[in-house]
Order: sequence, then C-alpha cells, then structure tokens
Amino acid sequence: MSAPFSTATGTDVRVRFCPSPTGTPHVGLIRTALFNWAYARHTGGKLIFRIEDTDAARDSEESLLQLIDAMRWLRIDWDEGVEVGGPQAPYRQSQRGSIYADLIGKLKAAGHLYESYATGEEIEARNLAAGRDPKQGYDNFERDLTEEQRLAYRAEGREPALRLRVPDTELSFDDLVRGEITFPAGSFTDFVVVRPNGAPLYTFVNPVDDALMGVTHVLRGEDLLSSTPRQIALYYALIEIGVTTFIPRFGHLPYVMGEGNKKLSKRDPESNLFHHRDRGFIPEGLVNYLSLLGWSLAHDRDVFSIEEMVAAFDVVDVNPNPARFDLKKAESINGDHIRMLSSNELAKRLEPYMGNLVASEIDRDLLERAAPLVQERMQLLGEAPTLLAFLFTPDEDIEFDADALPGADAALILDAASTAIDGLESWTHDTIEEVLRVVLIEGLELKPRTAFGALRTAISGKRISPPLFESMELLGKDSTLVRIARLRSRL
RNA sequence: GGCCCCAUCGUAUAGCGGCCUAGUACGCUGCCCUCUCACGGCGGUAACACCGGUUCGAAUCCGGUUGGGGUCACCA
Repeated sequence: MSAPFSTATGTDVRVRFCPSPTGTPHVGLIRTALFNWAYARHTGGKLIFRIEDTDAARDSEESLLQLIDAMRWLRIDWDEGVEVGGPQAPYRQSQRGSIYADLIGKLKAAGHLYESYATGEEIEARNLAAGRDPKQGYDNFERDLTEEQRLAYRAEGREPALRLRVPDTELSFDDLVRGEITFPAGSFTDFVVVRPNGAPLYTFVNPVDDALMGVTHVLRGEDLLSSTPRQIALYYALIEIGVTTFIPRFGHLPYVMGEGNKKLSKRDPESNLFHHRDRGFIPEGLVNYLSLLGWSLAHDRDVFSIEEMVAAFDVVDVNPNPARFDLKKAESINGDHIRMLSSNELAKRLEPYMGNLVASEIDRDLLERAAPLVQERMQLLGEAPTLLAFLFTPDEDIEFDADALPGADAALILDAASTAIDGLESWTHDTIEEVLRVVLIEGLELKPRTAFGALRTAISGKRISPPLFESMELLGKDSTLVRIARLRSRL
C-alpha cells in the first residue's frame, strides 16, 4: 500500500508539541518540545502547542500551568495553540469533544470503526484457548459481528467500545531519524479508539488533531514508534473520508536515559525540569545541554547559543541511540553560559537565588558589583549565596569556619595588615593589594598563601572565598578593619 | 514470547569506504598560571560488542550472533 506522505518543506512545515498535563515537566519531554521548536524555527514553519488532556483522572490544571511556565522559561515559543489561539482552536482536547463525535460518526458510517464488546480478560482467554501467547492481544474477531450477536451483548447490559479496522497488509514509513521501518501484516491489530461511554482515546484524538491541524512532521519520543503503524492506519481512514490528504512524516527521537540502562524516571529528581531551574541552571545552558542529547552542532563545539542551534538544526541529523542525562556535563555547559552573561545580567539572574540576603536597593547595588567576582566560580546560580553571603552579612555575624582558622602566628599578620590598611588613603583592590604585599610578603617575608589566608578568614570566615582584595574593596575599609579585629580577638 | 528500535572511550558525540596509529567535550588525572576556589593554558587516561561476508581497502555497506531498550491497555 503506497502512502501519500507529506512532502512539505520550508515554511510549509508544521510541527507540534502535544503533552499530556500529568505531573511536572520531564526533561525528556522538554527535549522533544525543543527539537520540534528548533525544527520549526529552522525551516520557517509553524509550531503548534496542543494539550492532550483526554484522561480526566490524571490530568491537572496545575500541570498545564507548569508546562507553559517551562516553555516560557526556556523561550520556546509557539505559533498556534493554547493561550495564543489559532485557526483550529480550541487547542485543548478536552474542549474538542464535538469535533471528535462528528468524526467518530463519519468513520463508523464508512465502516472504518466497528463495535467491540470483548473485555481484556475475554481476549486473553481467547488467545489461551487458541494456544497463542496470552499477551498477543486482540485478534480482530468482532470485525463482522452480526446484528443478533450485538443485540445479545447489549441484552447483557454491555456497551461497545469502537475499534479501527486496520489494513491486513504490511505498513512502512521512512522515519526521519531511523530510516525505513516496516511492520509486517498482522503485527498490529484493530485497536480501541473510543471508550464505551463515547470518550475517544489518545490513539484517536492524536492523529485526528494532527490531521485537522495540518501537521506535516511528527517528532516525538521513541516510545511511540510501535504505535505508528496504527496511526497510519487511522490516517488512511481519515484520508478516505476526506479529512486530510496526506500522512505526516515521522521522526522518533531517542530516549533520555538516567543512571544505568533505564529511562530517566519521573521519580528521579534529575528528570524534573524545575529541579534544574531551582538549582540554578540558566535557560541558555539547559537548552544547550538538552540539544546535545541526540544531536550535535559540530565535531569540535558543544557550547553554543540557541540561535546557532536553530540555524543548524535538522531532524535528520538526530542520532537514533538513547542518550544518558549527564548532570556533570550539563553543569559544565551551564557554567560556560553563565560566564557569557554580562555582569549586570548575571546580577539580575542571581537575585532570585540570594534569598533574603538581598533585600534592599543597597544590597542590589552590592550584588551587581559582586557578580563579576563569582562569575567564573559558578556552574549553577544556586552556588552564589554560599560564595557571597559574607558580603551581605553584618560584621558581627560572620562566623569563622573551623577549617579556616589560622594558627596562633596569625596575630602578627592581622596586626600588621590592620595597621597598613588603616593608613590607606585610596580604597581600591589595587591599592589594598599593593600595601599588603609590601607589608606582609616583603616586610614580614610571609608566603602569600599564609598571609592572605588569614585575612581571607577574617573577612569571609571561610577557607575559600572570592578574590580577597576585591572583596575588601566591596566591604569597605571600616568593615574590613572590624572583621580583622574580630578574628584577632579570637586567637 | 511476537513485532519494532538501538550498538564508537565511563558519559555525550564526530565519523556517512581510503583524510582514523579514530577527533572533540564532560569526567578522572599530571603540570603551568595563582591570595583560596575557580577560570584559562599544555599534557595524560580511555572506545569502533562479536562473527562472517562484500571490497584493493570497513568504525563506516550486507548477513548473522550477542547484549540493551520499547511495544503488544477501554494510559498517554
């Protein structure tokens, strides 16, 4: 059977992202959104954002909001769909009932759909009785039920589900990422598309909406690969009743794996997109990393902008094998992107992560001046509070970490430094460094590491801190002296 | 079990018959820079699952084996 697959290219491309709002956004799901978006933007086509909320028991409004939040955060925009509308509105399947009812009627009248009364147990029993594997599934035995048989079932109080009559031939399609795939005749059977209560299932509404919305390229997770022949079968039926004229091209994206050899599970915190945002991933970094899961820009570059990705992206370049989510690499790339931010921009992004450390206009100003000090010391914005807290803490509240406490000989260092600093006219990191080097390194012949280590503890309370002299400059002379005196009194 | 997909350093990938004694990045690691930590620079570590075949020549093409994954729902 030859299939009229879409030949759309360039601005005729129409892709879609159609999640079910169940639970918090998963990185694999978002990677799918990203690839669809990148393909649309690369080709100049359109991205449709549709919500598949046909499972009232599992769907939630909160999840929908989170999905939208995730898209906006990552700057994945869409041309038609929820919130923005479009010619095929509404874009939530829970609001498209009458559209489906109409099509169900037409498909049934044309003989593509038929009534099925069998329960799961009965189907399994049939397989067993016929000596087949009980897991083999439905064997299409109700295709030609007589009127009497139907009446008999109804007399038992049973209501029928509706199944699609699939072709008895093999079905092939040319997958955009995997190439030619053929399913032999008999490897897919008539499947339920409408529940006995009349509610259509995903297996029905997904291809139907794709057809109605003119989707030309279906880029989705590998888990849907096996259901593709059934969807193509539905397309044949839709084409025959005049709903559409073509079948979309399919591209099945590889899984995003977690540790070991299993899919990144929803239970795993690393699967949660917002977990990464909370820890301080920036959109540029996360998008960059996510795009590397199954795709690459060039053989020698893996840090790039979203614009560069869009310019280069094509689904046919996507790698078919599963990719492991490597947090270390993700963080490294995020760090690179943090370094590419302007310091003002960094300060702005840092603020939400500073908690109540930054509360006033003065604090904000200080944060802006401190941002360059930590820019190359972070992979995640969430690391900032630990690094910078001492700048926003009153002198008397600085606590000295045990592992940062200098030896008793530090008294000499602190006293000398205090005197030297006290006499300083000009307060910049250069003048501070100059005088301290003269007094401590040349004068007392101390090792820089020793001399400055004690001062580091005095002003930050820690063994590790942003650059010392810059920190002192930000703190101011008074505060610096107070902190040195405080540590001195502890020795 | 039937059907389908997948197979290059620990990880992500480059490679689409000769440029491969297999490149890059993360990780790990040595050195340098250095007031700590970073950043940066220079090195090191480590892979074509296996067996056949095609070919003058295979990581690349074909077949098989093995291993992994998915799917066979009135979930999506």
